Amino acid sequence: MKDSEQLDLAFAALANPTRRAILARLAQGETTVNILAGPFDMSLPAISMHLRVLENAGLIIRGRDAQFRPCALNAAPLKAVALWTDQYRSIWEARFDVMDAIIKAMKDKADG
Amino acid sequence: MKDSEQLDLAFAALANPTRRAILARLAQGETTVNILAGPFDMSLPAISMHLRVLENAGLIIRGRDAQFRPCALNAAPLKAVALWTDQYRSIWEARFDVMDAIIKAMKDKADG
DNA sequence: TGATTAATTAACTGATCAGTTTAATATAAA
DNA sequence: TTTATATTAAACTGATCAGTTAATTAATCA
Repeated sequence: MKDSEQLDLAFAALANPTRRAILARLAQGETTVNILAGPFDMSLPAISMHLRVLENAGLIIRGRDAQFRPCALNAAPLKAVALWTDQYRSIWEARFDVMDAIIKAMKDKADG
Repeated sequence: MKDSEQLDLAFAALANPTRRAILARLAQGETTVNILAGPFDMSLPAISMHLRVLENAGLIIRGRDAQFRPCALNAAPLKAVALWTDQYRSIWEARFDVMDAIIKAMKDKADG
């Protein structure tokens, strides 16, 4: 798969608060589907499908332990996201008064 | 809007290669819709809608200059994305042989 | 074996996405 | 005042999303 498609999948997977919460839980350690589902007011199949999205994005890895399917975080795609985002770091670190001036100038043109 | 919803919008906006390419172009400087549309094999309304998604996510700011609607990058949401992602930095920076061992162990259990 | 537990699959629904074409709006230029 | 340019809006389509309930699979336990 192309890098770009990997980013598509990672960003899409991260665009959901339930899935981000699942990753936050997995950052503390590997666990099972039922335990992951616990905090959410949502059916188990719904969680199962979120896990599939995360797995397809490479953000989790699933194993098997008897009737359990332990999930573990795989942070590699997050590194790719961070590298992509870092392209823009110098821009968001630019002095804010400068940014504000640009934004204000555009708005003035638009409104006036 | 809640921080979490801002992240939802930012991640969703970034989950599309056309929109990421638009941001890359805007990193070089503000420009108009037609010029942004140039490289893409896609109708102008399609680009216009992508720009709306980016605007709703706060990733671009739009002004007005006669019949032109200049677009400028606003990197603030990217900073939020970077901060969110950084929570996981220590995990993806963990030694890879350790990660590999964990992954291998899970797969062995699954297969064997 | 039969019952229980863990998790997924299947089938369905309503909402949103990404694109199209056609029509409309706003400004500039002839 | 007509015409051209830049852009958006509207209406539509097919695909994907996020959830549901009911059924199924896989393993454990009594």
